[in-house]
Amino acid sequence: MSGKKLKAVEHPPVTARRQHKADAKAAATHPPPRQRPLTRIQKEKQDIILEAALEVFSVHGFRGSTIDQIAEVAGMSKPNLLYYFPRKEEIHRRLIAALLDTWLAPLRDFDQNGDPFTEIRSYIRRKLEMARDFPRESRLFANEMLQGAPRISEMIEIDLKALVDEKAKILLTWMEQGRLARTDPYHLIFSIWATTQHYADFDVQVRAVLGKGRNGEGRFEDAARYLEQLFMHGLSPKPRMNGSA
Amino acid sequence: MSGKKLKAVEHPPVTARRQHKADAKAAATHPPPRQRPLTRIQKEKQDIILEAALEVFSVHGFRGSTIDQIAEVAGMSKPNLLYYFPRKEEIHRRLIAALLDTWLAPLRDFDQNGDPFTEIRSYIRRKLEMARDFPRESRLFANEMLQGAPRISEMIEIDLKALVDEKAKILLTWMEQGRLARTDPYHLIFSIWATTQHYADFDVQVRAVLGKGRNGEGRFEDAARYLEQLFMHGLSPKPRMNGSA
DNA sequence: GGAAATTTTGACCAGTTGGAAAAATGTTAG
DNA sequence: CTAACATTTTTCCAACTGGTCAAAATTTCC
Repeated sequence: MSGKKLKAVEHPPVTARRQHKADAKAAATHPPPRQRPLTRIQKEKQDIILEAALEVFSVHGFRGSTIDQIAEVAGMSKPNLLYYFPRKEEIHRRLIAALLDTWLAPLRDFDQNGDPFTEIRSYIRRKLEMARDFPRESRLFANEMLQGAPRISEMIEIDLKALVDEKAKILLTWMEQGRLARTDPYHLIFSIWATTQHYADFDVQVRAVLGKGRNGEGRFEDAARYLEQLFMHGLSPKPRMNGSA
Repeated sequence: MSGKKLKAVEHPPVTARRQHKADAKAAATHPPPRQRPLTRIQKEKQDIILEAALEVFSVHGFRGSTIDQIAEVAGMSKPNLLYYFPRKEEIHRRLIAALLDTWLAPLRDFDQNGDPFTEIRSYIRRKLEMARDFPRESRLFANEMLQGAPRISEMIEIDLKALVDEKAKILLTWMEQGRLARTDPYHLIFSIWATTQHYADFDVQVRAVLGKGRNGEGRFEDAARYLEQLFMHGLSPKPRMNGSA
């Protein structure tokens, strides 16, 4: 039953093709993107706006957020905000760009020459700290992923993939050397991402389930302890003899 | 620097207080929610709408989705859709309600009398299957969480918490019996949720990173194998003597 | 201090969005 | 067949949204 065809959702769904009459002139009434090296005041205001935008975008996603909301959180009028960032997308783009850089830093630091378990442990720890200290960034990222990463598909298909490939190779080497349990390095990385970011992205759920008791900093301490145990034991190379060919 | 106060985002952010002139009459022109036992045709149409709404809401979240989008996906006009669900929120509420029920079923089945490892393994497997077979539901849920679960806070603070408390107790018992590694049962459950749902919520990322190679069904097979290894080894009760007090 | 440049504001616009009303078109039981 | 009911379409609206623009307020630099 229900023979009606259900069309799939597309991405630039309703808005976006409304190009208005902007950009043709670009920088007539908007001096910020000028040749000048960007005043200190401009930098400050932009930071305030980006802060506010992070607050809003991370909760409602791109489409669900409005310039008015961001302007209100930033404590300025909408036209004023638009003076610094002529379009909504630009704000989002800036946030995402800055995010990706910081977000992957811990993985970049993953060191070939280190001890496998030390490296993995400190990676988990750093990711968990990021979830604790930058939950909004984590949610912004999650929001983007949930939506199919329309604005950063290139970034993840190329840069991210390359980085993960590189690190997966390191893990593989360690496994071959018997210093790490033989397993799928990609899924290993996924599981670290998932478990750590969970504490930022599903924060409400975690809080609700843990109740009012263990919820302050302790929450993250416990998580760190648990994850460490899980991964250290789960990945230790068993001296069993059933792996090699 | 930047002494401007940054207001926090509230939830019924901009819209929502626009109550129009609805609800006062309720069911003057909208017969569906009548006393009649709901025709088969009505049921069908509602299902089509809910299907379409799931498609849209799961990607763009509540605020980011529009009735027009849903109507288009459902293959009907907006007023026609509104004939079946007088308001947007109602559609969402219905989806969420149905979701929560199915979503927690695997955890409910967690059996006190089973073998710890069998239970955990099959729980992981079922959750992973759900991520594979119902990714939209997973994303709908994730979207709701990211937004701070404004529409289901009660549900998770009461029902979900109670359920998890109950299962955590079971895990604790097993740990005390030495049948499972002594660890934090709550974070154990979180980590299973996180790792399995990751494959639905961050699907684009997973696909991008894995590349075109291992991506069909194999993706989930590999994930299952990896997670099984991780959790089975990570949670096995080491015969080491360093845990007790 | 004052002209030039920068920043902010207020009024305004066109397109979108959630929803209302009512007319028009089926459907169905008698 | 037709009255009563169910469904769909057309038209319309007010609030919201992203964005413009010119004038006003402020800051900067000589």
